[in-house]
Amino acid sequence: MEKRDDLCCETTEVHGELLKIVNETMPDETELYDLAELFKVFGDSTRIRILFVLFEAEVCVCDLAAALRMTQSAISHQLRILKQNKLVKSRREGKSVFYSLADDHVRTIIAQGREHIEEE
Amino acid sequence: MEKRDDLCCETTEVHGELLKIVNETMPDETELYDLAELFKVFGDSTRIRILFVLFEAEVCVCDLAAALRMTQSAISHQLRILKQNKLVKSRREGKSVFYSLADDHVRTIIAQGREHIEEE
DNA sequence: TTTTCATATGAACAATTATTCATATGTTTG
DNA sequence: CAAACATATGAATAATTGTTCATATGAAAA
Repeated sequence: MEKRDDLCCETTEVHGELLKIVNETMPDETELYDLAELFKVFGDSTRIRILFVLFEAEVCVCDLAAALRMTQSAISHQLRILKQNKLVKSRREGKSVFYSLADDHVRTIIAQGREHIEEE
Repeated sequence: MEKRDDLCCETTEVHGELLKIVNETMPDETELYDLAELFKVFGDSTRIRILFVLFEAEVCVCDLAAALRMTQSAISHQLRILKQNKLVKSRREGKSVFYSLADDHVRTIIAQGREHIEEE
């Protein structure tokens, strides 16, 4: 059984190629960071609930707050995060600001997430 | 312009139906929580990097640690989280434990995430 | 212009979390 | 059995984050 010096434990086949795989297929630092940031946005049940509302309708901030029974401030803070990450877009109409889904990746990602947790 | 008493601000059409929408299409508390928990798992670049390695090969803990240049402990802690959330499964072979992807939702979710951030 | 309504935002606090360190568990080898 | 190796885990720490409270901005109405 031959010795490897680049990796620590002794396995059966992958090893030498592992670093190559990692270097060739791993996205760069920036993309990894952005990916994690994106998923963090989905990782809060308040934001998820906001998204479920926006799946059905374009709504203004205070309607969201009322529907989800949370303060306007809390909703507004979360909408800012959703918007910064382009999950949501906004449109001003008089005093109100209406929010809606920015694109359909959001639906797909959440749908896949639901499939995953229901597959148990 | 008629007055509403269930919601705070005055808009154009959705309002009265909003609460109905919310009640009918919103997943229950438990599912919302589980969904958020699932996405939290994707919301860390160390775990994302682990997943990218597992996209390509089944690997043991210390190979992962070496490839990602992190301590065995840090990797092990993260693998536990990935496993608890069924993103990853493990198999013992002698002293080593090999980890691999649990199912394909993981690929889909990450692929959609990449599409989203690259669409900018 | 002053008031009122809708939204945004900074600061503070509590809660969560990723990593490190030390150590425990489990497996093989001598 | 003891020693060595691979992995897991509890405690501690530093960093991040969601909500609240107070207040600011922006738009319409009086």
